[in-house]
Amino acid sequence: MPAHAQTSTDAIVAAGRRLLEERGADALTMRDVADAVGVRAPSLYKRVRDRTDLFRLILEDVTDELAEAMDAAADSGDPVADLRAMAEAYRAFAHANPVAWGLLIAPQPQPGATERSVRISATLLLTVAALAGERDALLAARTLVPWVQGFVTMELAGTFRLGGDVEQAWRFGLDHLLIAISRPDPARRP
Amino acid sequence: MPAHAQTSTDAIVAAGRRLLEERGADALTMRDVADAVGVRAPSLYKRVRDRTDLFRLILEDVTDELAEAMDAAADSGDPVADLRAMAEAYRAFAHANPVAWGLLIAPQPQPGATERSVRISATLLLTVAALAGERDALLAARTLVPWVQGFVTMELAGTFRLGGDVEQAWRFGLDHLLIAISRPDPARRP
DNA sequence: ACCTGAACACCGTTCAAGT
DNA sequence: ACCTGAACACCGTTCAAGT
Repeated sequence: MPAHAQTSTDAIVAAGRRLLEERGADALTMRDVADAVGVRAPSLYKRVRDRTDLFRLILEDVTDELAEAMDAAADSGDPVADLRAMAEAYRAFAHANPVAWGLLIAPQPQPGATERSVRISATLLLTVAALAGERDALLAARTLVPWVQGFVTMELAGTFRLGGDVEQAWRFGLDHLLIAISRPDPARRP
Repeated sequence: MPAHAQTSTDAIVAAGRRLLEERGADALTMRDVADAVGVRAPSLYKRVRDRTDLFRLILEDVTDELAEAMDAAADSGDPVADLRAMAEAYRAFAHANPVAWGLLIAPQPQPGATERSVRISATLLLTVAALAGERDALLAARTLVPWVQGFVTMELAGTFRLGGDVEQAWRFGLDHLLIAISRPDPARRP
């Protein structure tokens, strides 16, 4: 007589993500995840291959949600406003999910880009192209995006230790970068 | 009769750092470190409080070396050349010590800034001030530094997946950022 | 079909006993 | 003083046995 399913992959991923954010990556044990979904640890292996696979599934979920948030933010049609909105959405997501986001940008794992994350990369590149020109789009994206990622990493890590207004620094940096990657307006040339 | 010391804190830290870089953070076990220095695992606890403490000591060592490399690089007296040299030294160090550097910029640990790292922060801020002006120095530093960190993070993590020349992107970004944070030259004003 | 207790190999860490 | 084997609690994971 078949035993009925007590849990699901979705429930395991959701519980894992919650535990990850609450207690950190090291504290995410298979036994705790199993407890959270109401089974014993060995049962998890019917749904996920191993702990690494669970991390992969969690990071896919996080990646997808981040991409969706950025996609929803960029809706004005104006390149500068859209890039600002995407940067703000990225930063807000990182603040709301610091542990998961930290894993997302860590060197080791490649959570296998989701469709949504591939799409948002394409959208971002197109938006940058509208500002910097087709030819310099990739170079300009690699000027803007690392700054956003680095800034958020540093503020979440508490690396900004010399005082000052972090919000002001965010605006200052974003303003200067958007100007720096803008193609000079042909109408203003002599 | 007292047993003679078979190892030292320095040897333990050096072995730990080597293992860390060779096999990654998760593979850095107390038993392997003990093996590498020729004692049994329990003996390590005479020199380091616990594994977390060992990581702290390793990261202090790494921090100090990075600060020294950046300090040695900035010797021209010209702000732009010095900032370029510091950025290059930082990037080269990260490429040479990717795992340790990854831990250095990770959210969790604060390896307790060494004297050298505090000094290099001050030097950096002064150099930026010479370029951006006293008033905007902190804002300008928080525009330049996160980009450098973010760029290196992304290239080491393999996040630049859309092709293109990464070296060109590094030069493009650095050039544009240095211009962006430069105070307009008063001599060029009408 | 899925769930479970028992077990295994591994890890960080402690400690009494050695020299 | 420092080193060690033995031991403990914990972890990821496997598997035979249950329903």
